[in-house]
Amino acid sequence: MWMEIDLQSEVPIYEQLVDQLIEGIASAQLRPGDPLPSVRSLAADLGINLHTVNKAYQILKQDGFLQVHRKQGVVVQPDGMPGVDAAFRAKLARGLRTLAAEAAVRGMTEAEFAEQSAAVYRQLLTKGEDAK
Amino acid sequence: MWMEIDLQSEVPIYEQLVDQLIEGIASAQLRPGDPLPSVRSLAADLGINLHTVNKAYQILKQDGFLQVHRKQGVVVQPDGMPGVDAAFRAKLARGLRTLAAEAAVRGMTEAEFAEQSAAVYRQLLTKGEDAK
DNA sequence: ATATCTGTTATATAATAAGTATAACAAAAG
DNA sequence: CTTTTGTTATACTTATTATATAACAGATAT
Repeated sequence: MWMEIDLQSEVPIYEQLVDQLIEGIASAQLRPGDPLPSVRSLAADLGINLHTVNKAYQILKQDGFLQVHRKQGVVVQPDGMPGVDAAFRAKLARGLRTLAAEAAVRGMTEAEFAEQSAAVYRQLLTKGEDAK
Repeated sequence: MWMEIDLQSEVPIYEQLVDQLIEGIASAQLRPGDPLPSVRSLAADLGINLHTVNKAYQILKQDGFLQVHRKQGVVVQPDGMPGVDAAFRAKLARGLRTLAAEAAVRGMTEAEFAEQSAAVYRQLLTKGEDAK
């Protein structure tokens, strides 16, 4: 598979998986209805434990990004992705505040910060331009 | 002091301290040269351990946001804040990518995401408008 | 039917991180 | 010379992360 895990990172493996899968959906490398590898095969593929993969799948299922069919395996949500709710607004504001604060202290202007945000968003989408 | 800690939060206490102190500097509630409470008094004030406060101070000292004078205590960096270096650019890009990906999946446009980033930045600075 | 593959659940264990509790040290200030 | 500072060291508890096995129930194909 196209995923990569950094075992030396300070960010937990299951969290790396969650992030990469969401980025995969955002960049259209993963489309609604696309099947995901089974917890066992992906775990074996990455050289990690079954439960670590399962934890990531559970979180994404809980948030509505994935669906689970018995035996069919895990599938990218085909019935519409979850929208921008209050919980996400709070999470987004919290994350942006931390980043914006340090950026401001380091001398980055509001315009620069906003442009950097836009640039990252843009680059994310164009990464999956040639998704099959 | 003006700091507040959420003991029920999933984010470590020392990390909450780091974030809030940086936000304090960004909003000019903390100005260069301003003295910070001693590790013991702040710990007692928040009802936490001395070492938890010290860990936060150490991180901020390491990054150049604080200075330490023996006996004078901890002081907000008076000799110019650290600038935008490669390490911060990477940290910023990483953090923004995670947030942008979920925002995109949830249907937020690039313009909306950028505007939200600007809004958070703006609100951060205006929070300390009446800093003494 | 009967293996096989799926997610799921249940334990148990090890490794690491976070937080606390004490104690002590050296430097600076009163 | 006592006090307060950051700093260092040690020990302990708790929670999180990750792994290791095992087993179960539903779905699929042989």
